[in-house]
Amino acid sequence: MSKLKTHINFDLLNNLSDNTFQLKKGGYLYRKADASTCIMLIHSGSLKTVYSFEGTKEHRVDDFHIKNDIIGLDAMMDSYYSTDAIALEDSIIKAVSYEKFSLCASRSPEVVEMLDTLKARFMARKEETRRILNNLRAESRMAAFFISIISRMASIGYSNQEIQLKMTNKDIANFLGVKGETISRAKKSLVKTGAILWDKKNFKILNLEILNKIISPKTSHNLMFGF
Amino acid sequence: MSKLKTHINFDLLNNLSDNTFQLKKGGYLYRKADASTCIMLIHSGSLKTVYSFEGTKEHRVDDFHIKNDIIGLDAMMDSYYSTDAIALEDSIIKAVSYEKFSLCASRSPEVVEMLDTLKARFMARKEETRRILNNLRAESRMAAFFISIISRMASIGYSNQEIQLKMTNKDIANFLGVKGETISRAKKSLVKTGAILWDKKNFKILNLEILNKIISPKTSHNLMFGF
DNA sequence: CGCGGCCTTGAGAAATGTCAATGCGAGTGG
DNA sequence: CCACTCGCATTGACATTTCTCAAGGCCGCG
Repeated sequence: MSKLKTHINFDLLNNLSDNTFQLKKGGYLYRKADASTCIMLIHSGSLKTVYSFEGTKEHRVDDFHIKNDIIGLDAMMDSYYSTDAIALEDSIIKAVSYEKFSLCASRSPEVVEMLDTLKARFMARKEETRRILNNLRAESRMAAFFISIISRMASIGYSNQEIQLKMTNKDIANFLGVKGETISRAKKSLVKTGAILWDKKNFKILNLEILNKIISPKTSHNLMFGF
Repeated sequence: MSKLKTHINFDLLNNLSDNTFQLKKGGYLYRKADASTCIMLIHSGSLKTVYSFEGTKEHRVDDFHIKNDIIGLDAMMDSYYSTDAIALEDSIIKAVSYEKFSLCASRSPEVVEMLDTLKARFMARKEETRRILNNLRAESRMAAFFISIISRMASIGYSNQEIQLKMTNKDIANFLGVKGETISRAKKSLVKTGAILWDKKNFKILNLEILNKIISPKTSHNLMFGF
């Protein structure tokens, strides 16, 4: 229950890694109800996790995952995945089996500590997405979503550059709990205010102030984490 | 990373407990940014956790907590609470300091395992609330919320009985991300279908089928956990 | 080159928010 | 114990937002 370490030793994780997956765009890293046997690190590329309901084609985008994200921790609770994980582009995934992990854990406190840090980060991320969803208006959700994604991109070296959104418009809509047409319109509106640049897949934040105002008009509260 | 134990040894927790708080309705168990020094178990009563934004009176109900819930684990990430915890009725809370916890942990694997189970349950709960929020329509959110709360009440012995909702209408509205008036109207509509009984604070589910249909009209998917 | 899926745009329907008036009830002080 | 008060709950009318359905354009892929 120690203070959150924001830094994770990726070199250590990579050294532990005993397996590498190469995924094509649209490929599945794992499927719902698969048994979870390892922790996975996104070495390059990006994925979405999706949970689906029985008996229909209805599904929900649970989250998007980018380089340096750990993926598959949703199995922490019961050792089976609760989502499908699908590559948004060609991606490379490194895996550390739980076996290896516990083997090393017994002689390296650093490994134990890292696992705790990973769990904590996983939870913090869940918390963040929950707060994004809690915004009432579609534009607010979108603004919160963009701040979140840009801030995560920044943490892997894309410091407020123009980035490429690999997911479809529809994926974003689904994630935010609105319809595709609403995203289209909110996008148009946000671009017009000058808050963002968003043409096709290309995206950039131009004016953070405006975005924050849209999220919470009456305050100056700032959702940016380590931008 | 073992299979989720659904059972928690409450006797053990109670024995470890080295402190008891008596809270009056409306009283604070802890406040945002307080340092977290213990794990707390709700012995009786119920609470809400609320997070607030800087500089305004805006706030969001993060979750409701009932008897046998562990509270305060949101400090897991950085050892400070991220919410205010406020009693919805007179409540009794048992606390186990982290000190005591780690003292016992070193000679009892059961204690370590329990802590993991608690964390896992905490996350599962976060996940559940996220999915409740992900329903688009207000009635669907409300239905999902009720199924969730009744199922949690069932797990502490109130098997589909009429229960008392201790939180205000407004709290529910805030939690679900809609306005109070919308709750009033959705309530009226749900009562009229015969799905629920809800008069003043008194609540009961009359027809689970209808509720599930409202959540997901086209499927028979069932959100009930251990009802 | 043509197909299919995604994106955009428009118009009208449905859901939710806003504002205002009123009712109700728990808690307070006399 | 009663009257008062304040905050919560309900209801109606209207504004705003989002959904739905439909049409057309764009783009990547076979």
